[in-house]
Parts: sequence; C-alpha cells; structure tokens
Amino acid sequence: MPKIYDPAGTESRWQRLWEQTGAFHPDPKNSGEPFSVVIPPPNVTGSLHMGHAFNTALIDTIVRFQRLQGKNVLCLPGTDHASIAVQTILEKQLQKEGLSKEDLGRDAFLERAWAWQAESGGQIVDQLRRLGYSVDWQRQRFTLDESLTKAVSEAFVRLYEQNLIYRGEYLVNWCPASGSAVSDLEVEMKEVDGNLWHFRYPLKRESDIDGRTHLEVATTRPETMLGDVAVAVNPSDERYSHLVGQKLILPFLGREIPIIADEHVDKDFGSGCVKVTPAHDPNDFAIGQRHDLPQITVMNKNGSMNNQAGPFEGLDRFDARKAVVDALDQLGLLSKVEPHRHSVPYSERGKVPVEPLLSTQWFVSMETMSARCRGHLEKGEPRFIPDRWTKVYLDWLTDIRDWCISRQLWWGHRIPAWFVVSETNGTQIDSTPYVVARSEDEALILAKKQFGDSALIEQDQDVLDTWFSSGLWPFSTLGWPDQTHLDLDRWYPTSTLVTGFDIIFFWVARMTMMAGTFTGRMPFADVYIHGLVRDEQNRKMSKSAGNGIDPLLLIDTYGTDALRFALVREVAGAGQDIRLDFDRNKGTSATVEASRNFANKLWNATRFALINLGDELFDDLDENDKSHFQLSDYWILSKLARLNKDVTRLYQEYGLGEAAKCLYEFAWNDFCDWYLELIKRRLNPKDPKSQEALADQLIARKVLFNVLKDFLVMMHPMMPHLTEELWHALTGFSEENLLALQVWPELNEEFIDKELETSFCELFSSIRLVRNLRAVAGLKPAQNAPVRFITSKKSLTAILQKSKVDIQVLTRANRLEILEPEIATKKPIAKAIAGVSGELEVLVPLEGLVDIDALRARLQKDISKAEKEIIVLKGRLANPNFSEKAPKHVVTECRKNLSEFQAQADLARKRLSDLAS
RNA sequence: GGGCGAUUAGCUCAGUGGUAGAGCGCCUGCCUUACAAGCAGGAUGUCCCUGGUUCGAACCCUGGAUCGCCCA
Repeated sequence: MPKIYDPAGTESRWQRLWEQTGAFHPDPKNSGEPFSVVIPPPNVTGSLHMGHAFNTALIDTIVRFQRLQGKNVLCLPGTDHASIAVQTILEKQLQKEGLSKEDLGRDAFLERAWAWQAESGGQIVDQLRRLGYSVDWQRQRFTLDESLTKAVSEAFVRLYEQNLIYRGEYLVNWCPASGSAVSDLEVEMKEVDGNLWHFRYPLKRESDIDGRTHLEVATTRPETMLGDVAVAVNPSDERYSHLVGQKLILPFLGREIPIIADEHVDKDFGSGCVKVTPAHDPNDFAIGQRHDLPQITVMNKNGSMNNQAGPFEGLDRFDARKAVVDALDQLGLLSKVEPHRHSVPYSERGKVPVEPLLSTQWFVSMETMSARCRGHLEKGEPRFIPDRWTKVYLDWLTDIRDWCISRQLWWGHRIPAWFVVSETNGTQIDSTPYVVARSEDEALILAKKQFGDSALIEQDQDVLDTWFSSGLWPFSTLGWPDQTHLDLDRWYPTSTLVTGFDIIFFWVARMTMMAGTFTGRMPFADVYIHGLVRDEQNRKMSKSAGNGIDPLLLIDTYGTDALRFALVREVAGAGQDIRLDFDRNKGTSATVEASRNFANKLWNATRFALINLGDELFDDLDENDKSHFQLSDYWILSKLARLNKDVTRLYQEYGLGEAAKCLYEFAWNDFCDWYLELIKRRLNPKDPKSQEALADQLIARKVLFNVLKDFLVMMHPMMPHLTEELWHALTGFSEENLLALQVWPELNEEFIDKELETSFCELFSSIRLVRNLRAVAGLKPAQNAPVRFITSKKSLTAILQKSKVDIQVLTRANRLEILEPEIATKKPIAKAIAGVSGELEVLVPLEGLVDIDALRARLQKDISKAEKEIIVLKGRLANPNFSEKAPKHVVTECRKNLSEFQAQADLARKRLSDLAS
C-alpha cells in the first residue's frame, strides 16, 4: 500500500464494479423491509453543480445506511425533460442556422430535440455516477419515457374526468421570450428602478361640484392605460366618494370609463386613484371580476401593441410606454414623473419581464387536491425534517391558486386533448369544442359519438408544464398506472424524499397532491429538507452569476469521498445553507482538503493495521477473548459500541452532520491517536518468545481487526469508495463480497462502560500534562526523564497503576512513580518541574539545568487559573438561594470542584515556595 | 406588509439552563519504523445589543440591530 491514498483510480474502479455486479439493483421479491427513495430528477440540460453534489451526498448516505441495515433498498435515478430549457437551447441552435422552429415543423423539430437528448442529455447522469451514487441505474427513468408518458396522459384524463382540469380564459404569466405561458412559480419578482408616472384623466362632466375637471392616477406601466376600463378609489376616501359612478374619458381612445369604489385601493398611495386594466394586471383582474368590468387586451403575444391600442398599434411594449408618456405630456395630461423602485415579475427561464396576459389555457384546479393534502398533513403525512418546513408547506397549500399547466411549446408531453375542428371550419379557436382521451383513436371515437361521424379532430398543440410529469415521479417511475407492478407494490409509498427547500412548492407539494389524487396516499413518509450550497462569499450559486464551484474540479483535486464527507459534515444544523470555502485562483477548498486528509488518515490507519496483521483474518470477538483483554481493549470497544449506538440513531434521525463528526472524532482521536499508540508495543513485543506476549499480541491484533472492520462499515455511507477499498484490503474478500452489501455491525451495548471512559479521560489528561511539562522544560522529544504522579484519588491511582507501561511509553518516562501525598512528602525531589490537573500533581524531576523562570511561570499560570475558578465557585456557593434551589447533584458537583481547585492552587503555591527556598 | 432563518475564536461552523467547543489558520518543538495530507504541545472569545424569567442564561421569554431567504 502506498503512503498516500489516491482516490482517482479507486473510485472509478468501485463505481464500475458496483454497477457491473448489479449491487444496487434490488429485486422486489427480495426479503428485507422495503426502503425506497426517488432522486430529484435533474434537468437533462443541466450539468453537475454543487447543489446536486450536496443532495446526492445526503441521499446516498441515507440510502447506503439503510442498505447496511438489511433493508431491501431501491434508490431510483432519472432525469426530467425540461421543456423550456431544452427548447431554448434548440431554438438558439436553429437561429444560428437562420431557421425558426416553424420552418422546421413540429416533427422535424422534435427529431432534433431527441437527437440532442441522445447526445447531451446523458451528461448529467454520467456526472452523477462520479459521486458514487448507489442508485439502480437499470431502473433509470426519463420523464419522456414511454411508460412515464403513459402515466402523464392517464393522470391528465383522470383529472379531467374528475373535473379537476379545466380550460379557461384567465390572466396568465406570459413569457414573450419563450412565447409561452408560465406558472406563477416560474415567475421571479425583481426589484428594479422605474418611474411612477402621474397623469390625469378628464371627467366626462364639464365641471364638477368642487370644480374638479380631472382625476389623477399613477402607474408604473403607462402603456397599459390603453386597456383601462375604470378608475377605482377606496369607498371610504372622502375626497372621491361623491365621484363614484361618474365617468372619465380615456385619452387617445375616448372610451368612457366609470369611477368605481373598491376596498383594495390604498388611499395613501399616489393620489388614491387607481387605473384598472383587468387584462394586464392581476390585481386589476380581480377588481374587474368584482365589478363585472370588460377585459380589453391591448398587446399581442410577442409583446407588441395590438389593434386595441389605437394610435400605438404595432409598437413594442417598451416603445409604447415612451410613446404614451410623450403623447400624454403633449396633451398636458402628464402631471408628474417620479423615480420609483418596485417589483417587476420576471420569467425565470426567459429572463424578461412577464406580461400578465389574458389567454385561454389549461388549468388544474387546486382546491380539492390541496385540501386532501392538508388532511394528510394533520395526520403528520408527510413528516418534514426539520419541522419548520411543515408550516411553509401548509401555508402554500392553504393559499393556493389554480395551476396553469399548458405551455406553448413543442418539447414535452403533448396535451391529450383533441379539438373537434370540424365544428369550427377546420380551425382551432378558443371556442372549438374538444374531447380529452388517452389516445387519438379513443378521442376520435368520443368525438364521433358527440359530434357525428364526420367529426374531424386535431390534437392540442401545447405541451404540459414539466412539473406535471415531475409531480407523478414517485409512482410513475415505479410502474403506475399499472397497479399490479411489482415495484409499485413493493416500494410505494417511498420512504424519504431529500431535497432543497427551494422546490417545496414546485415539486414536493405537486407530488403530494398528485399522489393523494391517484394513489390515495402521500408519496413519501419523510421529507428531509436541506439548504443550499453557497459560495465563499455567501452568495447563492447560480449559472447567471457564474459563481458556481465545480464539484468535478473538487473531485479531481480531492476525491469524491472527500467532497461528500465535507458536504455532509457541514450540514450539522439541518436545513441550514452551507457555505463552501473556495479559493478561485488556486481551485482549492480548505474544507474539502480537511476531509481529504481524513480519508488519508483512514488509509494510513488501515495500512498500519495491515503491516501488523499481515494477511491473517480474524474471527469476531467472543466471550473467550474477554478474559485476555487489556483495559485499552475494553476502552476502545466501549467507544466503538457508543459510536455504533450514536451513529445508528443519528443516521436514522437525519443527523448526518453530527454522525459525521462522531465518526471523525472516533477515528482520529480515539482510534488513531490513542488506541493505535497504546497497542504498538503489544503488536511488537520486545520478547517475541514469551508465550504471554504472543497471546497478548494476538488479542491486540484481533481487537484491532474487528474495531477497524466495524468502523469501516459505519463509515461507509459517507465515504463509500475509500471504505470499500480498505474493507477488501483488510478482509481479503473477493470483489463480489462488497462492503456496500454487508450488514451493520452488531451493537454490543454491554461494552459501553462510562466509568472506564472517564478513567481513560483522566489517564489521557495525565499523559498530556506530562508532555506539557516536558515541553515547558524544553526537553527534547527523544530525551528520557523520570515522572512522578502524586494523587490521593483512588480511582485515578488505579488506572495509572494499570497503565504504567503505557504511560512510560507515551511520555518517554524512564522511571514512573505513582505515590500518595504523604509518601511523596517523605521522598522530596529537589529539582523538578511541576504541574497540577484535577486531583493530580505531576513532577518531572530534572537533573542539571532547570529553567527556573519557566517553572515559576508555569506554576503562576496554574495558580491564577485555579483562583479564577475558586472565586466563581465560592460566589455561587455563598448564595443561599443556590444551595437551596439548585438540584443537589449540581451543588455537590460545585463543592467538589471548589475543593479540587483549592487543592490545586495550594499545591501549586507550595511548589512555588519550594522553588524559592 | 406577513413569515422564516442566522448572529459564538482570525475564518467556516457545532453546541447544551450548571467551568465555552471542533476543523482550518496561527505560535513552539519534532522526518518518533501507519500517516509531514503527519505527531506532540500552546495561544485565542463583551457567545450581536437590551431588558426580563431563574439560585444560575450563550441557551428560555420581551424589545431592538445587522445580514439572508420565502411569500404578497
């Protein structure tokens, strides 16, 4: 084994072997409690970013843990087809060739789309492989697969039959860039600097009672005034209440529009008068509904003004804005322009302001579905971790609007609705009747039944929102609508969903609503919500900002396991965003580097074990071994059992960050720093002929082997490649006998020994104290020196006595005395450096030159440290309330500590005065 | 406007009503036959501010500040 772990070759080799051997391809008929997870399907257009790496690290840790627990685990991967994103890419390609998608035609366009998908769509999948994802690649799904497409039309038809899907004319978010409607969720509010334009609408009456001739309105979007159908005021606004019911004349168009009263008007904003444009603003749309106002659309779908815009027809919406303002100014109707910062809705995909536009679209009615989910939530289904996301989810379900699912795109699931075009002269218009069916044949039959044998049908041109198919993901991937599918039967509902909070609404809620409707159950028991990975400046990583940190770069530099461990370790406060440090000039990350070092530590610990164990294999520890254990064996087994207990619980409770820290601490501090050091002399006995020494060597080897073996299993979920490699090196098992498929080590709770652990803590502090004194005295590490421990504490004396040889080895003590204070006084040491810790006094006698100043400083430090504590503790005990009200054990503890510190200070003072004499 | 989260060592972050922690960085000394990606030792804190509850608050409660996110 080389001295340094090289992840690259190891990782790819195991990734290949895991896949080749079908290690993660479970049979639904296998025994074992089912455990299933579907991964959040990444976009086919995507390339691996840190969010995927983070999400994967968490899911795979959980999934691998459950597999080691003996469950029948399915982790199902896949990708989603990303309608708008793919279409945008393709249209850009076409543009370069001077073509439009209409030039190509739908079929040819889709052919190109599939070609693109075949070539580039798999990129993200290969990248996910590099994370060591233990998913079943044989069950990989794509939302446009035949079976999933079937699920989509089935779902659509059923929803339609339940009156949960309807077609209607509503104000939708129109994205002029992609030429499609988008859902509310795909709109992002952005603060922008704009203007608030104030202008006047003339009153129809020549003059008013109060001499008023105009009303002033304010708007951020002057061009929409062409679609105004009213001006609204607050009913309690005394400035205008007498004008309600009067008419205004809309400039340019001469349309008479009423002054109406509506509660939602803010009296204090602007003049208190609001122009009402129902066809171009969601709030105005609502006002329009309440007051039964007409809806006048003044724009085309490409964002230009239409024939309702009078003189402004044909202008682009932003040019029209300028033109309207100029024209109003010329008419003397522009009263004020003030800079105004406000929110503008942007299309997430198109990156342009969306246009609220009245159009006919398909909607899913949300109320019934969301109500069902709220019902499940009352029963705790699903359970959110951390819990605070429950409320976020519930609030959204409570205040939900219908979901616009049609997209004016070609790439995606075409809506399974057919227009009976024979009813409207062969064309599709809004009033054309339609039928909804699972197939064209079925649709034709339906159409003929309703409209006669001469009925001609044409399928709706539009496709469905990508999230519609994603909403079916947990069951469509398992075979639904085939209710008898073995996978569905075995693994649905799934166990846990792991995802970022940013898609609770987009995805989680849509899955629960769809699942509730089609399966009657929530699609997962737990939803583990994690935060986002932020860059070194705490900014959200995004493509547009170009601040992403490439996981593949970090993998190349440090290895997959190091990256995974770093990400998991940082997640301790679950649900919190994590910040990954990164040096952009060097391409390095200190956090990931620390994990890489940890991996190397494990590598070398195993290397050490192999050097000492050779190729020999050892049985599990049995009763017989116990009588031969040394204290340190019992101690490491206690620590190991505790680790097993804690880590099992933490893995189960999604305390992955904490689990990572426990594993790290055990491996580095307990196992490497102490246990391995303690057994070195036993592994290499001075007298290789002594039967006793050989027996002890055997025990040390056996414990070493078993502890390391068990640890590797527990470590495996987080660092799968390294542990798999080390497992095989250690056990010599064949490549088929995978660590990934082992059983979790048995918990030997009887080994947990709190007292022993405390004793070892004291032993370690004693050793540290000696080392510290040696360092203060300036002793060379290789130089031997005698050591004297003085204590009256029985338990401490016991552990020190039993560990005498170990202490000598670890402190380079050529002579070690452990004395009671009385005896020590009778055998004073003239020149020594001394230190005190707890109830232990340590002397390192020094012949020859002693640095008296260093000694004195050391003792002074001990004294002042103890005195500080004494003051605090005395003060506390002096308070009568404390001894009365505080729990007894706390008071006892406090007294004990006080006397310890006092003894400590006394000892140090005595030493100091000895020094002076 | 409503809601949520964060604020602890130089940096990144854990943390629990009872003596403030880790990793990295820093200082000192070590190539000790697993590991210099290492070993040993060391230094470092108004636990954001303010009241309150409590014998005792970094932790619980009130109010506030700053930063960030979500929704309208």
